[in-house]
Amino acid sequence: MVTLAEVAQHAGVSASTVSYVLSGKRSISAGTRQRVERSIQELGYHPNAGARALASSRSNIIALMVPLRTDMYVPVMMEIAIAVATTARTHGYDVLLLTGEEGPDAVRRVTGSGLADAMILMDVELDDERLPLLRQSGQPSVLIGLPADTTGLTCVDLDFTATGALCAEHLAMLGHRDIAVIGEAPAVYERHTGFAERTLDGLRTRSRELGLRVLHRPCEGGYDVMAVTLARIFDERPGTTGFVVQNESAVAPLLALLRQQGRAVPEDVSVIAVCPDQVATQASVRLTSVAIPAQEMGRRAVEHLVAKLDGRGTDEVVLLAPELTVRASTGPVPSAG
Amino acid sequence: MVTLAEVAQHAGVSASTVSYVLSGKRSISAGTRQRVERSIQELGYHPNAGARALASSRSNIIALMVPLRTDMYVPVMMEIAIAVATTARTHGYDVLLLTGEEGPDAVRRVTGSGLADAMILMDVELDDERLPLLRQSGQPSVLIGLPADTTGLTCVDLDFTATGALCAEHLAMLGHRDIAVIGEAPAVYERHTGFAERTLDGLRTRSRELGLRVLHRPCEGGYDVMAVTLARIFDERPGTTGFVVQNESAVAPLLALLRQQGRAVPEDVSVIAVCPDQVATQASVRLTSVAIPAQEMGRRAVEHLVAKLDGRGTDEVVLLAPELTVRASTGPVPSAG
DNA sequence: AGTCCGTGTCGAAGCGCTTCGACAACCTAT
DNA sequence: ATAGGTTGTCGAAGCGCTTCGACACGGACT
Repeated sequence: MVTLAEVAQHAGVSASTVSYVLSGKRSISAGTRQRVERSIQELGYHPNAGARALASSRSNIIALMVPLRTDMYVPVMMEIAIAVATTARTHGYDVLLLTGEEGPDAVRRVTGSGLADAMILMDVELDDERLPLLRQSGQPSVLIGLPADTTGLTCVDLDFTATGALCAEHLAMLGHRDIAVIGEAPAVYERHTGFAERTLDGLRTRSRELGLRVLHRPCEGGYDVMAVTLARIFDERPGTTGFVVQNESAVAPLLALLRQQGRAVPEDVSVIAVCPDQVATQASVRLTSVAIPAQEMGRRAVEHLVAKLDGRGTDEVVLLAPELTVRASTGPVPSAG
Repeated sequence: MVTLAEVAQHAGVSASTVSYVLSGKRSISAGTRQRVERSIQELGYHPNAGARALASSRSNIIALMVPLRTDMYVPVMMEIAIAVATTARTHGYDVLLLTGEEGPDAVRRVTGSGLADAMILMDVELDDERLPLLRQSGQPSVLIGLPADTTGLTCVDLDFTATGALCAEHLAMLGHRDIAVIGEAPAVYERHTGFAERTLDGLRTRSRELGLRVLHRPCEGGYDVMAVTLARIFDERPGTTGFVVQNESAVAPLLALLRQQGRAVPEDVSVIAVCPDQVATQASVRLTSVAIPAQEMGRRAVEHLVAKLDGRGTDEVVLLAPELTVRASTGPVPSAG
């Protein structure tokens, strides 16, 4: 393993000079810089991460805490994680993958050990037990998601309240009056995951203003469960003509079942999905949807975090404006008779 | 930040004693151990990761290189990644998330900097450009996937050749003669990803022995593409009665299209999927499938790696035996006429 | 009583880097 | 010519930990 000292000797300079060439924290003459860089090349030098972390108290690592549960939202999570990793690299950071399993302890461990310089938390619940620790630790952090109390925190998320409202508006505009929301699995609501509840809030509030009747049904993914759910919905509200789906694994079953029941989309029934664009365009009907900008969220989270680490950033809640893309799954409500 | 020295002072022992209490590398009297542990508790001490890495030349970090592309296989990748992370934690390791973006350079960087003690590589191509580097670096590593040349490497993977064979056997046994394989996206084959080609090999070889005719069609996910692909298949081989699908995002479209065309599953046409169990059980027909044991793969990979790091492990290729679960999507070939 | 050994503890060195203060060399303005 | 300011480089200290050799002590053996 090549060390700084060896590079220095090879280049005929002192160790500190090599260090300054690497960090750029002091000016170095062009000649010296080139000699040092040549030596680094020739010897194949890579700075030792541990030594660097010890001396500088900076690990250049960002911890990313992903949910343990794979019961939901998998492609979105993956996309966010990858966006976080690639964006972090462009800023010189690596990403440490923590699962929710350790829970709040992970926050303590990472904070205490200096393993990471900062944290990104995903799958934040409204009253998340990791937050008090995070606040008191003073560790720079960004949440992807929005808890109930955001004081002292930086959050990046899609504006799900506005998303819900947008869906309501689109359906109302098309003349729908009775709509059903196919939500995430019940467990997601039970643990008060912010995005699910906020979508519903936004949708309900706006629906009230617009005179829509809303029926909300949490729903596990899968065909069989969907069949039961759908039957109950039409049982309870036979006049339902609009659907909002916020559950990737419910999209295909819903469309298949509607078709099977002879309800044409969008002629008889309209469907809006809240999902990544890829899901919306690959379904059997090209879905009108509000996109979940997973990559953007990951990217923004890292950029805020890096800004904080550089002493620039501020605490802030960034809500990305939802965009509804009209495709082939929504249309005017069928005229009665 | 609490340091070892402070703990030592608080407990009235020397720093090295505290270190030995922590590592267990020398025997410590019960009394001293307890006093030290109490001090650690009271002061909330966490060893500094950088200092530890520097002094011991061990970072207790495993690097996991995931594919950058999200064009394929997402839930499986995520499941593996999470299994890797949780298993690693039980052995005292953390996981560093690297994307394929940096390519071979990432291997150099991690190896050279001592950032990680070992690597796990996913999405390995038959002739992967990272492998020569990995071999010469001497870095302990495990591949999830199987390259063409495995000398000097440890690999964990599902036995996809046997998987292909198993599918052929099941369909042959049911009397099918003309079968079609719906594969991964063309790009997956173009970059010679091992698992896709090996499944096909196994399936073709066994089919030849059993007298099956095989038509292979790579296929992007999505409904529209699937429609075209399916039409071509029945055009070319109207007598096709068996399908093998190895592409999660093709499952739902395939089933929907078959139903739409009035081909009943399993009465008219049989379908086997190679996918995680969850996908198989959530489809509109409960699918006969060969499971991809994502969690098991992640777990095994970590365990082999830890064994190597402890000086136990050996280079070895671990192929997990495929298991075909018969569900409701395969049946005897319809009698002609 | 003296020797030997195992056990538990300590002190010190050093892992490879960053960073601070010092300083030599040079340039510019008086 | 001299004071003052830059610019580029160096030496040394120290980050918090692990680990090695040393050593004190008490028990078991001659």
